[in-house]
Amino acid sequence: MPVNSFENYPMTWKPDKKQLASPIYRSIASLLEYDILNGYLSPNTKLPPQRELADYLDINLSTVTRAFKICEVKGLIYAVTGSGTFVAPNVGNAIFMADSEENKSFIEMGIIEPLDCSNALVAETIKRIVTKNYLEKLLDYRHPLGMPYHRMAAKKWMERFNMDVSVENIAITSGGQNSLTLILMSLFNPGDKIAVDTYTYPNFIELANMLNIHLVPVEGDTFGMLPERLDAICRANHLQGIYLIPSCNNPTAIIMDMNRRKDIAKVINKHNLILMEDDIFSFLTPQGYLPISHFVPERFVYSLSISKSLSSGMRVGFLAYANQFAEKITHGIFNINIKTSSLNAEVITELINTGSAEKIISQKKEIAKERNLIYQKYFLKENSNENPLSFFRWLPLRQKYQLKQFEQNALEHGIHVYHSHRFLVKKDKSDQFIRISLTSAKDSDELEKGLCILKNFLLNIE
Amino acid sequence: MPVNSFENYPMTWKPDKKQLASPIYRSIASLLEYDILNGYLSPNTKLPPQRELADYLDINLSTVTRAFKICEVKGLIYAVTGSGTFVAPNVGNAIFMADSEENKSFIEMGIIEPLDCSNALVAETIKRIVTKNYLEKLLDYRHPLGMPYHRMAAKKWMERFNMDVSVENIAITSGGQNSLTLILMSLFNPGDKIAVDTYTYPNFIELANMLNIHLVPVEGDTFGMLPERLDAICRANHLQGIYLIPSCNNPTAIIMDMNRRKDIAKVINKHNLILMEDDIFSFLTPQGYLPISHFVPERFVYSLSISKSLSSGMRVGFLAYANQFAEKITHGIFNINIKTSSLNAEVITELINTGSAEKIISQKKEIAKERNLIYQKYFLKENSNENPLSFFRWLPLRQKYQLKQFEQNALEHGIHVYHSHRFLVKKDKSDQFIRISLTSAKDSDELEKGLCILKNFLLNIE
DNA sequence: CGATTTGTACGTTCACATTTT
DNA sequence: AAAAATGTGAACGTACAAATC
Repeated sequence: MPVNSFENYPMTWKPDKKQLASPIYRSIASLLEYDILNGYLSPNTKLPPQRELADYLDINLSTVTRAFKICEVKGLIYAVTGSGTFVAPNVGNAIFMADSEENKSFIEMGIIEPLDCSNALVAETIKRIVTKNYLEKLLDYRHPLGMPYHRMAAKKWMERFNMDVSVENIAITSGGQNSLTLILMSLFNPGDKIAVDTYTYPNFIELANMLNIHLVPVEGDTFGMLPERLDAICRANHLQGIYLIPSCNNPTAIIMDMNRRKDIAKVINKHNLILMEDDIFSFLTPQGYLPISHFVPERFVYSLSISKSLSSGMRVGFLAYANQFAEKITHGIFNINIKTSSLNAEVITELINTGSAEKIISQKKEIAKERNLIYQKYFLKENSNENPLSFFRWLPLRQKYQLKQFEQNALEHGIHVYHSHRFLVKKDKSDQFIRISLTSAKDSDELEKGLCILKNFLLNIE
Repeated sequence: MPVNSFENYPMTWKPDKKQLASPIYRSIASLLEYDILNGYLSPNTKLPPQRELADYLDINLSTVTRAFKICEVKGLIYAVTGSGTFVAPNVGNAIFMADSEENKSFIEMGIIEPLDCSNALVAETIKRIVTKNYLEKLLDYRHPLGMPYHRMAAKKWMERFNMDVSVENIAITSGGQNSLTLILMSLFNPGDKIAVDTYTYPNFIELANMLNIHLVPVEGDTFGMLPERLDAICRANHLQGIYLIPSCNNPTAIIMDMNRRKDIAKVINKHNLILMEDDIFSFLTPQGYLPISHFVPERFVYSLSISKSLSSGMRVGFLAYANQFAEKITHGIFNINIKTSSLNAEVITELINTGSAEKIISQKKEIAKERNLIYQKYFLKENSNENPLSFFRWLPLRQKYQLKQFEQNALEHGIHVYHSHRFLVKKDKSDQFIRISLTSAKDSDELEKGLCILKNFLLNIE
């Protein structure tokens, strides 16, 4: 029996009943979308409970649920059982480089640049390659997974980081981000669920959103993700996969130690998850760590990006995977890219085979060390498991702020930093931090200046 | 009231009732998946009607529908209203190059290779570039959409094909296939529907499948897709987009004439569709054609691949789009690729700016002309709207065959060709054809030999 | 800590569109 | 051309789980 006395109920959003046409749930969804996109509903507004709306519109509860689901998938709203449904805070937290910021008016400590000091060496290598007589062989579109010679180099480079895998299980991709796209598209379906650290790489979050793959945050301690929590969530949720950056989690900078790696691997095996191990920062990790993939040989996908370590501009990445995924990934490569240019793969191969690669990473580690020392002049490192050579640091805030407001405020003081909300799957009232990039300032002096501004800025507002 | 007398009903698939646990629909889906993947159900087997299965299992009809939906999304089965549900024929019709086929034992007339005669010119260009003093500038990861200079070259190249668009509405991608991925991921959501020609590019079909985007085939005549049919389907279906290759539809080789382009554009505007215009073969089209995008300036995405026209190995593509899509596409590029290597874009830019590009396409057109003449010695061209310089031809079969069987049979005779079923969204009893690639045989002699084998082969089996 | 609020998941009913007979 | 077979999509009712008070 409908109760038609809701005219006085304080509903934050009242769709126009007259505008409801069949299918009702779609009507509701588009009215809601319209009102959000046109600013009639501001971010974080709490929408009426689904039951109230259903009563008010004189329709069934699940019809409202469905309508809300559409908007949630589009990222317009988010819902929390028990508390309600809310208009999403301004969408798009992915971190990306503006198209033209040649002359920045601020010190960059947001984006993590790769210390492109190596470009001179890369340029030399390119010059050397074009003199080779097989140059034309690099220009056709055979070998979608990469030329055997390039895959051998990839194998060699992986071994350097204790990842042992056969050439048949390696593919060349167009960079780390491209590897992630490839993995998500090839091995997962819309609606699948993947476990991630509470704070994780925002571009992975956004990529998953685009593909309608749901991320489930799992709490961690100072060693990284907690195996018991992962296990509990798996028992309740039917997850398909897990994404980890164990060599230096972005943004927390935690290195996962061997014990934790083994414990996580056990849970992965127990629940048949697909492990996506992003080892982009392995070149900053001390010797002696084995990848988690090592312990789940039947169900791993291992991405070794070279954008941070060797060359960001070449857009080449290495991907290794368990046998069972070979066919799907081959297919995926073909559908997404056809292939990665062999010319680019050749450049990286040459770097690896001539030893230039080693030179580049030791240079970068040197600079990273220096910049971390500078950081410690201003702020304490709170967790001893953080990677000492990390390209970024993770600083707890003592108060709560709004993401945009905080970042904007910092920018007005001349520094660009990222607030921890960007790294959350669901924006909630978790502890707040900022991620401070150490590698994007032009030099040590600029970094020092930036950190100084930051320190004062925090003192003033706290 | 359940009728429990189905023990004798000839059901092709009987799931074990005892194995059904809650959620029922998931149980059914996984049992079905298991039986298909393990070969207990062979391709094209007709499954019991959903109603029968529901009765047999003593559950509701829609529970079965939902279970089947899961398997359909995964590509394991397909359903046709009125006729039933069937186990999908062996999945994966996308056309792709085996990883190592250096020494083929057959004549290649399946894959469409790009006539890589241009590679010498490209190699020269690369050698020239590495001597430039701005080489290092090409190695960083600024300019996700492409450096301004490269986007200018893209604009110039688009103008060459009568596509007029501002530099702000152009991005550099990692090739045509990558552009398609980008468009589908950035502008569409899982579950969206896109109109395509009855016979269309198989890699687009498979890409859409991966992203769970539904393709709706629209009939055409000798001029290409029929505007009335498109209009009718839009009125019944709520489509979000349309994908067309008007300069030389793959596989039918039809050029859409100006009248048809305008009529299709009207329908696109009427129903607010997003037009995806794939102009990969524009370099083979006579002067005087305007892209369909020209007539839908608010809702087009225009992909100009250079893989077939200039260089397949560089993996560079150009993408233009209406204002409203700029933000989403920028985001998409960042999520999928971060960017395309500027080195590669520079090579293509140099080709365009020095006039080498013109030289390459006139060379290719010359060869295409010659090979089409050879083709006409063996087979008639049936439709006068087919592109006379097409890299492939479309030959009607007089009888019906099974895709795999036909192709395998041809292969045993020493020729590789593709059967029309690969180009269908839903495999049905449409008219059958084969697509014959003219550009992949090593030279004219080999092509002639291949066509000769084909002619005899068809005579023998028909 | 237990009751209440609120969102989620699943199975059901029914009207309808398309294909086949 | 009408009837039967068959899949699809919308809306509904109920049980449950998580968050809050």
